[in-house]
Amino acid sequence: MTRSVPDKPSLDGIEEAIAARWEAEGTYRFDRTAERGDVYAIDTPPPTVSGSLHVGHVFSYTHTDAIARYQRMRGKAVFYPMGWDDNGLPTERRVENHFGVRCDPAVAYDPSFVPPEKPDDKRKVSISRRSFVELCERLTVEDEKVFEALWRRLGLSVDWDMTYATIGTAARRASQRMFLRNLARDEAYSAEAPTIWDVTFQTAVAQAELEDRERPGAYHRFGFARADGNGTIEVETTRPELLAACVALVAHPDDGRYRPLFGTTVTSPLFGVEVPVLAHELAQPDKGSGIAMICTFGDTTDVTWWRELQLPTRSILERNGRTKAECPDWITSEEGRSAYTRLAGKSVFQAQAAVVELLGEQGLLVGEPRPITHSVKFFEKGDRPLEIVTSRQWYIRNGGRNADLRTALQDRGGELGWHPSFMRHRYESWVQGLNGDWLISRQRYFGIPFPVWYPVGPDGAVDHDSPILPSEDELPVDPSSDRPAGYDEAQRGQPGGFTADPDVMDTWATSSLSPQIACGWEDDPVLFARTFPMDLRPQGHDIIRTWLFATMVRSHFEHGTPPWRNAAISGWILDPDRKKMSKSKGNVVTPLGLLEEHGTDGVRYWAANGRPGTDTAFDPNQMNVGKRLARKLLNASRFALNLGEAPAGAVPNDPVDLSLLAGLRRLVTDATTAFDAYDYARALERTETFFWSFCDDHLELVKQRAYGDHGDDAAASARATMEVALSVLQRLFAPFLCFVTEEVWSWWQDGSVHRAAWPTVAEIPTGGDPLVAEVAAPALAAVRRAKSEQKRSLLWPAERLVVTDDPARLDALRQAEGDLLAAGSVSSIEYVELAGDGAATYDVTLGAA
RNA sequence: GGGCGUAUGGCUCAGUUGGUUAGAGCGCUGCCUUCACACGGCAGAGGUCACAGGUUCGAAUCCUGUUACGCCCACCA
Repeated sequence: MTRSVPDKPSLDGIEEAIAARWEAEGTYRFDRTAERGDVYAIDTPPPTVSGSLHVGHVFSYTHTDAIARYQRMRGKAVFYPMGWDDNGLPTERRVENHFGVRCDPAVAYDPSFVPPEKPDDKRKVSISRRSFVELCERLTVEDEKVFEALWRRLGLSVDWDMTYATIGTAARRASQRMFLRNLARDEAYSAEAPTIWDVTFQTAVAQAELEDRERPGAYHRFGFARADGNGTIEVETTRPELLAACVALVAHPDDGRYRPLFGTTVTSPLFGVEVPVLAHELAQPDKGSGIAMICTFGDTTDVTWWRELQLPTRSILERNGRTKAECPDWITSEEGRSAYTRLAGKSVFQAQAAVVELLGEQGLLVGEPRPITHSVKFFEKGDRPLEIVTSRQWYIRNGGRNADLRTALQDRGGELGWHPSFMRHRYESWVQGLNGDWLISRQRYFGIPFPVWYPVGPDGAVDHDSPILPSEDELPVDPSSDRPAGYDEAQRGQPGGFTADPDVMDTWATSSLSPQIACGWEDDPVLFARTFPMDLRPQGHDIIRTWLFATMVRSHFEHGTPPWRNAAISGWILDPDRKKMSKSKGNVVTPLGLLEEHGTDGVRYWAANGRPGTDTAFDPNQMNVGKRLARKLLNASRFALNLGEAPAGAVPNDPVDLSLLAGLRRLVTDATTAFDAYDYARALERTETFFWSFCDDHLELVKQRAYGDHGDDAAASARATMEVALSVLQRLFAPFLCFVTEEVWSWWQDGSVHRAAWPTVAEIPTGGDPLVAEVAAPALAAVRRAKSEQKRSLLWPAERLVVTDDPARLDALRQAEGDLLAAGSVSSIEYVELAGDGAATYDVTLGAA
């Protein structure tokens, strides 16, 4: 092909034109005819579209893209789809705020509904579930366009014909189908049980979504009256508001203070409820007064005690986080029922104040409440402490209640290649610490509904034990609008009829099927056979316990294999204070602004320097370094290509040229080895180091010869060498600097560099001695130093260069003599053998003025 | 309480099975308009490799312990 090098090449605005070319030419289209062995399949994380993309996304998605580009150049058909995680709570919240609405399932559907012109946060409009879901769908479509535009700007080499949404039809069908299969195999079940509950969102949440937060609290000390009349047993509690829900006191079996009382009863203050004193290993003698007040339920330990000691359930908290308006029937005394009216219908906070006040009034509080700071469980997306309520929920078994399954899932983790390998520990400690099955139902609206109906008995009672299920070919279904086979719509909610399961699946219950959704499980058997199990799951370490583990669980049950062969775990972006960057800290920079300011290649360079699994500092400076590197590649390519093509058949034969190529061979081996080990950062670093030396040392050394100053043969060797080196370097940089490499490649090669073959040592001439380049560089530097120290231009002539070095190095240097003299404007060179050990020395005599 | 990771010049980081005077970039200082690049080039200064022991001819690298920071898991009356 004829060369076409621009006179004044520039990086400005190259992204748009090149991205358009990729799209037009289908550069990243997946080849569906490729067999499994030739496919590299990536389970791309579907970003939450209701959020905004931040620097962290740019960071980790660039890592994946570099790997995708490497595999593509290695000849793989890269299966690199993009998903949008649009279902679930984050979208609901965004829709509520964006439109000023609130979903109320009791409101009838109004087809003519139009959202308010200006959302009023204080007065949200209550709308039907269907209208609400329609608004969710409308907004996510817009969000997804914005996301795709940014991903394209970042140069992600995904096949944009292969996108999926976690609320989309394929995802709904896959989620429901997998659920039905889990149910059929008894891997899923529903149960009425104590459930961790968020009172703000009024939904159950899963263990994996909990986080601890330090909160102020206080120990309140008060006594329970002993049955034998001998005074009281004092407890200390941070949750006095739950006194009315007390079902027992528990102490350690070996605790001598309480041992005589085990099996007796005590009576609660204020409410006069008689509860047993029991023994349990979990009780800690050194905590509080050494005896715990068990309520249903104050925390998860209460649940353990309640279950293992078979205690009754006495719940006083409603699902909205308020105490029951009516006095519970287990409080029978007049004083107790009267006391309860003081806290009835109050929030937890108000109820606590009321109980403390009551205790104070009656002089029952021992001492003052003692302030402490303790960690409290929160829903990771919530801002009020979690409560525990009893409710019917769907679960998927995950080993939390079965040691064999837990072991099996832990072993599955061992089958994965973890990059970096230490991330395996995160997985293992999570699996080992599981203490319950995976709660997948959510009492929300914008999610995938459970494909389940229940018969309603003649008495109007719902029979949860005999669910009515659709067949797989009916999926997806919405049980709230579709009816089960054999029933009329008129029978919905009627005695003798049916009713829909009202819940939706948690978003992880869908995103845990991303391999199945993306690979066309059951819907496209050919594609599935060619892509599953996938090669790579890239993701952040913060969601190993959720996304990674959940995906493993689903694949283990259905396919008996891990869903992928490798997991590449990326680190976080830290702001300059070494804190995790997050929106709430107000330190997030918009990705588009960065791409515009530093160029996509500059930003990608910074990202690709973040080693796998390592947290990386946000550093615009590095982005500028990347931009400089891109610009250097542009200019060096221009220089080398403008020298003119090497004549046909020209081969490198100059020792300096061959020496460079020897180094290049080593580089190709290093970069390839690094990429195969998922260490893209090392591949980049090695390539970059070599490239700068190529520019600063090699190009400077051979420049005169390449111009033809030493004859045509010598020039041909120089030019042929540059062509090899340039071709290899452009390809080695392609996974990282995807735009500038495409630009410079287009000046002299056909097709996209991203479809070119990854360089191999086989294409690089052999026979060079690396030592030649190694000794030439410091000799040239010595000449430059002399000129710099004497404040002369580098063009200033040097009369004489005396090199003292050992014989082998002198021999190597002699082979570079011609280039060295020309590059340094040196008239003569003397070689002196070094006597004994020591470092080489260079003595430079500059010419007179 | 258990576990994982990190600690190298002002800053961000390399340092692959232990091997000669510890590297790079940024920043800083000085010089050079040089015919690919001044959105550049050349050069310079700058480090007790967190600390204490140990193994070894030799340790930033291996072992033991300590400290600091970050994170994961468990516990939280």
